[in-house]
Amino acid sequence: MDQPLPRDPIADAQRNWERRGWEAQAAPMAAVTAIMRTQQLLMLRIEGVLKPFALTFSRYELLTLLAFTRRGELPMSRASSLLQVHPTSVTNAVDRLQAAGLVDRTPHPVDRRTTLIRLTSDGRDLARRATEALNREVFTDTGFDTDDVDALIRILARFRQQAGDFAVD
Amino acid sequence: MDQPLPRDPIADAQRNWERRGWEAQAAPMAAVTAIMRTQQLLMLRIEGVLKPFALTFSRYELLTLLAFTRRGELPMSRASSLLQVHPTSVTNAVDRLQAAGLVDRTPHPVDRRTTLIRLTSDGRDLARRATEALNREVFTDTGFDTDDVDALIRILARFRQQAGDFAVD
DNA sequence: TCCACATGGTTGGATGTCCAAGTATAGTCC
DNA sequence: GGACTATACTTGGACATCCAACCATGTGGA
Repeated sequence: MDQPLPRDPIADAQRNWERRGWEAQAAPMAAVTAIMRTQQLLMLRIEGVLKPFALTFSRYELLTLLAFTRRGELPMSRASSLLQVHPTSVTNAVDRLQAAGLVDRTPHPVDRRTTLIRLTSDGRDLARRATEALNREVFTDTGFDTDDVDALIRILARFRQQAGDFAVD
Repeated sequence: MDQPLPRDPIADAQRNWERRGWEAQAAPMAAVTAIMRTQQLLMLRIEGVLKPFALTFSRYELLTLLAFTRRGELPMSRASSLLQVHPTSVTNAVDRLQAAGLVDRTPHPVDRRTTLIRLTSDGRDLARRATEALNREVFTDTGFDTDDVDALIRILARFRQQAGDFAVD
């Protein structure tokens, strides 16, 4: 699975699409497929760096989100909408982080429906160390040059906004 | 989970990164996070279109790969390397496609280790109809304009190649 | 005040992905 | 020819994601 192929399989697919008469859709299809594959490659790289910390990317994201809040706590529903994942994914992540002693569940002071996720000191410490590792081992050299990074941020922000991720900035 | 947020959470994260002293890593982090989120959005859109066909994207990819081969058949290992997924993922997909009558498993004529996946006529028909739906409902208007598509293809191809996905073209 | 509807979170189920390990078959080299 | 190594596929396990359904709590209007 990790031997390099002799040719770019996505470029091949694009040519196949064109040959079948989907000229107009071939390039968008290739771009979409490339995003899928790039995401997979980045995820593997990131999870490799996080493995020594016994964290997955989704748990890391939650931990870091908490670390960026003023009090180190957040309602589950708020975490769900900020991370843009299903509430059940948050439940799952919190279960595991809590088992590892990295977060607590606390009742909300006034709304009894709500559960607050609260960073423990171990959690805060691990978030800091994992972030240092990711910055050092992934984000310092992603493989995209400066212009690429700018282009990606711009293009993908517009796409996400148009897809309804967030309102006009 | 699907209400638009008032602001771009990735841009916020980028600002947080900068404020914590990771100026050089903030933009690459944002680009990587944006790729992750974009992949998720595209996947949801695609799976929505494939749902009426009782297909997932990974099964669709396998079906389409077979449809593009001369004889409509391929060793499992070859599918694994072309789709760039783990062999167990191919086993999983083939199990389900076979249960749905869309592919068969055939022994390889000379190498008895190898299993060939072979498209059935139902499988070929479904692949065609699913591709038409995706082209019509997703790839005709992805939300990326022509320049964006070109930029994505170029930037991501370079990244994938550098990551060892395929040899120099 | 009370009922209908909205919101917050969990449980159970289906899928996909990866890794580790195990079995079977091929190929290589002495 | 026989042992060693490589390749092909499967099984079992750990995770993450989504959806549907369910229970508890809040809110708002008649």
